[in-house]
Amino acid sequence: MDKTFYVTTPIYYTNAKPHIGHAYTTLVADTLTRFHRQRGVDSFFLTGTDEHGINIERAAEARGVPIKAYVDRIFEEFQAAFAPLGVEFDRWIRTTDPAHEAAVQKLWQVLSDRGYIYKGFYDGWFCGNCNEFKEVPDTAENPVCPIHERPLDRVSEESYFFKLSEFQQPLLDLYDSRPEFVQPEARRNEVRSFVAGGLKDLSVSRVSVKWGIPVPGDPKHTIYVWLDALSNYITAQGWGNDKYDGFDRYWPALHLVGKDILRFHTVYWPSFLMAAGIEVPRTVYAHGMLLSGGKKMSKTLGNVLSVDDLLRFFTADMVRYFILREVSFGQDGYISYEAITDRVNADLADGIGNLASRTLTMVRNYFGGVPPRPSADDDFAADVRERLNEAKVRFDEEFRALNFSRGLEAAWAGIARVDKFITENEPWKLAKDPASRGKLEAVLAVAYEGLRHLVLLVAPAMPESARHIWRQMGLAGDPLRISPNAATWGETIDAAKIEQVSPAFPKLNKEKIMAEIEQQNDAAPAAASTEGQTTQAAVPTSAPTAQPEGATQGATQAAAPPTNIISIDDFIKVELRAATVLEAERVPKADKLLRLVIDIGEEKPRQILAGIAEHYAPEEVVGRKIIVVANLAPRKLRGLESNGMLLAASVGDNGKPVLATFGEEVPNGTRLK
RNA sequence: CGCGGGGUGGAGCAGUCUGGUAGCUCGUUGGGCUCAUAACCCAAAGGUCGCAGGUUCAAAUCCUGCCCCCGCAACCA
Repeated sequence: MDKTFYVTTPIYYTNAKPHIGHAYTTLVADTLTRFHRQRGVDSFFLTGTDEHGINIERAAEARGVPIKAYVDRIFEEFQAAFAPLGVEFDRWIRTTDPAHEAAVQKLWQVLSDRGYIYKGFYDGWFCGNCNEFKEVPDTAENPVCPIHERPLDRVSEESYFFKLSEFQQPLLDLYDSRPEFVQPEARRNEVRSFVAGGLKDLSVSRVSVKWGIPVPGDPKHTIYVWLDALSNYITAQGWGNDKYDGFDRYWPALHLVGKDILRFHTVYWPSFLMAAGIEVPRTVYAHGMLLSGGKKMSKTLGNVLSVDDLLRFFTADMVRYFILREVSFGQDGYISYEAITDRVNADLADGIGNLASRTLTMVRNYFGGVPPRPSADDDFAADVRERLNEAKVRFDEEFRALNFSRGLEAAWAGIARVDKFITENEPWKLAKDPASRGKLEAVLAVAYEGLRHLVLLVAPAMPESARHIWRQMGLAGDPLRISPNAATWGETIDAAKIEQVSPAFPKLNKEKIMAEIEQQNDAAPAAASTEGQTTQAAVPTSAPTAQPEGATQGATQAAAPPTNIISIDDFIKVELRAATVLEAERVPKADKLLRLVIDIGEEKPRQILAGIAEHYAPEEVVGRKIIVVANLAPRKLRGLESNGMLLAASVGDNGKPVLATFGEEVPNGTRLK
């Protein structure tokens, strides 16, 4: 077993409320830390916030707040959000921490000194309005900015590059020689094939970004946010600075990340480290995503669960247990109020909660609350002891392998065994016969002792409830400080009299919860954040920023009073005309696109493209009378030119298009006004 | 041929790497018990393991081909 344990979460980058997706990684890291610490391992749990980058710069600007004040607020919100989940991290690193900033510059210097950084030119498509480069597919001929819908310029910008291309072979060797480096296996294969496909040098500075860490000796360049953000894992342990320490003690770490940021952690990060001569992480484990909203995730539905919402109905331990038990860690899993309720009732209320109730009630009623002690070798309890031992062994194995679901399953097998033991021995009958007093005591001693071990086992996952039950059992000390593996059967314990017994997990009323949620949804429609669920540590500044949707998208439906009134002059600029569809066909390799040839009253038919292919078959629209915006600037889509836009209603949550048309005959080319 | 994940009793999943009685939770049905949070215990019903070939004494598991679903990407002037 390792002497130390160091786990990290991504550092969070967002301007929305922390949702359950963020909390997922954090909860797991917290549980793992508690698990190791309980077993006496010197453990460290790091999390934090990424506070640099163009998007933050803009968000602050949009709100008219100084950037520093803005990131301070985010930082506080995030910290505050995790506390109610029982998360106890050891350090919260901020990338605006001067110690981190200085250390990142030092890392840069090391990379530069070792010859892995050179100056060159970054060629890319640039939007003048955004003032940033956009990621554009190679096939696009005349790309436009997704935000401003203006053509992008081909711009060459001075930039520093990291020699990522030199690390193709070292990375492949790393994956092959240390299969545990990337987990689960499916992710390892994914990354491996990506790297095997070749690596290009990586642009690691931007002149267009100001809010970040300046390149040493060339301050008009700002260090690439990912290089900045990833470094937190070592700077927070004092690499390159004196503010923190622990690097020698804890590094290398176990990085828990969402599968969406796999590449950054398994390609870029180890390359940076190898280049700098620093040991690479122990393991990068990419977990799945939590999907919410009934059966299928829909980003447009605003169905993302916030931590606040969940905690209105469930305790932190319930949420923790559900996530660990229900979801296979490496895979995507569904989360819903209904599923949590079912799981909590079955496993917590009826399971461990009920076992505690029945055991403690009997101890109180039959023995005045003084817990009887078992002998270490009762024959009639041998099987129980054995099963509980098995549970412990399996639990440990599975948790170490990050198979939390199976680990908990093992613990619950132990609970079922004790339940069965009680039923088989019928202590309530023994209690009626004074002659069976000795047997009764022995039976309850086994039940109580079994419960004690099980509570210890379950404590890292449900710290608060474990302590609650522990106290009710009259036990001294903190269950999170006592290793289940060190606890022996029948050992002398420090136990007080059991006073009152109250359920650790009251049974949840599913109907009531569902009704309340209905109500809540009706009361506050669509206003909820629709942020996608990413657990990104940062967003590369070159990526298209689809940010603004979060705040506005859901609200568009809600028949709000018009805020953007236009004049008749504006409207008259729009040239709407009647037309007839002459031909229609699907555009190859495009799911949504239909190519239409229409008669709009001109000499020659026009070609337009419309995104309706998912709902209209080509033959369905041929011959139909439609309404077209005739004076829209032409645009190429998938290599085909579109000269106009057809009008359609956008119906329902998924925006199903319904073509606009006329109730009476109208000649082609007729203007609408 | 863009990338990836998946198809196992009514629902949700494990098992597939390392072939050998198909397992778990919920649900359903019947029974037991009454200490406990209408809980717990026992039993039963229910599965062509997407389809078709192949390898093998033996295939959910290995090989080949195909079908379907879901993400991502692309794409809605």
